[in-house]
Amino acid sequence: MPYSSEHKQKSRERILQSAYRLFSTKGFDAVTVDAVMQDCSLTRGAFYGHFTSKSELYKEALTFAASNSKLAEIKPEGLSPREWLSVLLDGYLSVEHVSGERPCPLAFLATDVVSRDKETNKTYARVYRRMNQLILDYAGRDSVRDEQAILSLTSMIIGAVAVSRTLEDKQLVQQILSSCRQQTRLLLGGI
Amino acid sequence: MPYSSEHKQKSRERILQSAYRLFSTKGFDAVTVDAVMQDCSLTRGAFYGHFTSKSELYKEALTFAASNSKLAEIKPEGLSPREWLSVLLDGYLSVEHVSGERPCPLAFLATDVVSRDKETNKTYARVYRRMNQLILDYAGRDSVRDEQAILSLTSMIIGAVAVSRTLEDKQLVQQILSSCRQQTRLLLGGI
DNA sequence: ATTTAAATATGATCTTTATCATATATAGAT
DNA sequence: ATCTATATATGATAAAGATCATATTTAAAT
Repeated sequence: MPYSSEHKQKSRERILQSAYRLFSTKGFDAVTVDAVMQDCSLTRGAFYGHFTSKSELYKEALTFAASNSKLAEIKPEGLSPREWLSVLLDGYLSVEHVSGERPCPLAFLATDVVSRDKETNKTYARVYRRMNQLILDYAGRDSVRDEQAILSLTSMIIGAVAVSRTLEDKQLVQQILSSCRQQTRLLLGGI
Repeated sequence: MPYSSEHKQKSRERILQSAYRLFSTKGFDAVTVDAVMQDCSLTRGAFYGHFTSKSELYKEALTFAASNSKLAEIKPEGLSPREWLSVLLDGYLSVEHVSGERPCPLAFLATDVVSRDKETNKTYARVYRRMNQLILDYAGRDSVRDEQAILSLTSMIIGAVAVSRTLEDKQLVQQILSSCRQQTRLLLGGI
């Protein structure tokens, strides 16, 4: 067997990483297979050894991003779930997140996802539900009532990030994020 | 002069109408010039008599949608600004809006807009600011504090509509919208 | 009725890009 | 060292779609 056994796996991850970064910045169509492969220093030929099509790549990149997002990555350390949730929300509602290279896929692919295939849609929905569940868990409640309240919270933070991403005015972005940080506290206070 | 004087103007509006409907449903790239023209029973040749390019069409459609949106269209009648705002928000956060053919461009083009040209970006930002201002006016306040609070409100409703659009699960969509309707009330209560 | 400029339609062209077919490089196993 | 399956690269194909060049239709003005 040629190449070390992890080689292909590593390539695959590099492709996914590049793909997500590019997709989330430019959207599906504006990103070519060539561009993705060049971004991770491979060539288009190799691509089809990893994925059967660009569409499949998109789905995989979405899933990949979800499991490697900031939200999923950082782990609580000596913090109560509530405190941890606080940290999490502030991170989500930060300039770094908004203008970073690995933004939340929920915020960045929303429009794009509508038009794509059922599979992609389902993936998106799965990621969305997971996010709500995660926050609900941290908030430490699970009544139907609280579950409902969380939905408006996630709408807010996803909306904030999505809109902020489009705006050039950095000051305005700061204001949006700051406003949402405050609001999330008020909202969680009622839960 | 051939054709009635309003003819071209009417064609132009038909094109914009079709364009917006299609763009907001499928995104920029998934919509071809041909498709837009067929949608309004014209042919691609005629297109370039109205717009210089597909990109220009996109910008114009965005502006067009903003000035013809539900939000801008309906006028208060015997209602106080506050009551009116209530009606407005409920309309925005309704299934009809989410699954309708003329959804808010802020929610539906967010991802798409990032990658497009500066002009489009500016148009989007203008529409966004106008929306915030409008709500602030109806809310009847204009302190910096309130202005900030509104930003989280609009984030929430835009996010809710954008996400809802992607979800197949109608019940979940209902819950999201309902949750946000409640939250907007709480939020406005504090203003 | 004719004329005519504006509006629309039709048939290329030309570029972009996904995907495929084929060739080459890689490094474990012998 | 050589062999070989796997991974990657290169060049080709083909389809889609934006834009253009040219033809045709329209209805106001004479």
